[in-house]
Amino acid sequence: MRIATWNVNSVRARMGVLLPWLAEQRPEVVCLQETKCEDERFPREPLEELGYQIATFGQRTYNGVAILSRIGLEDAARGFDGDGGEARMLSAVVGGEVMLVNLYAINGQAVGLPRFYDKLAWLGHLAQHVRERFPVTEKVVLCGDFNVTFDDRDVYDPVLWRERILCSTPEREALGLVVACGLKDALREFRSEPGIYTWWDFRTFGFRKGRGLRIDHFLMSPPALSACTGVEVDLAPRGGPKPSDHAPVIASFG
DNA sequence: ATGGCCAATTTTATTGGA
Repeated sequence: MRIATWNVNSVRARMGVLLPWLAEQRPEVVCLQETKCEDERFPREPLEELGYQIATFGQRTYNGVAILSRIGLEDAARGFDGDGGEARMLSAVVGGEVMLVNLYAINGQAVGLPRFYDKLAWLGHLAQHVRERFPVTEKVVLCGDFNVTFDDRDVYDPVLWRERILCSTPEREALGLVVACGLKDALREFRSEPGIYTWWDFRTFGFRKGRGLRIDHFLMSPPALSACTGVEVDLAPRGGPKPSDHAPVIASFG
């Protein structure tokens, strides 16, 4: 069983890339972020034709998350106390036992701006919600675009990015509050080397130059991690035509 | 050293992304 997470940067603009990728990879479960459309405008039909049940939590222009599942989709729940009402979190039970939380964290714009403090607060409220609703004695999987790097291994030029947005100490500490619920950065259970990235800037032709950041993550409870056999980034769609600026990340379970 | 692109809407500019 595999769960994929992918910030698609508009689901409607990305269907030409998303549909062939799903047909080829056939992940059982998919978490999408930045769908950027209201639920009524979500392109359900072509995804349902691939066998997916769908839960959406969208809004116009910005944000938006969706869960696709071919192995059952129950108890969908949107948002949490303190999230500011933005469409950035959708949870559900998939496969009858995995408590899945799909997240699109606030970007923050730049260290010190109002949105930066919104981001820190959002991550803090998320941690509180996870503590209240997702017992880590169960199989709990948080995934999505956290918009934070864990450490310098996740940054192509740590000196350039030192204390800048996505890499600052307060952001890493706020992400640490979520991890402290009893979760682990699953990719690092399997891979310790630097240079594994999930996002590359369009503006700097970052992908071509190998200049990326790892900001899309899987955080797992001990029972989920025990079943997990690997976490991989699929670079292929990032290098193809009409890419999102993020690559999909896939967690496999035995 | 700097800037570059992309998507949606407010659409031939602006905003936000990260």
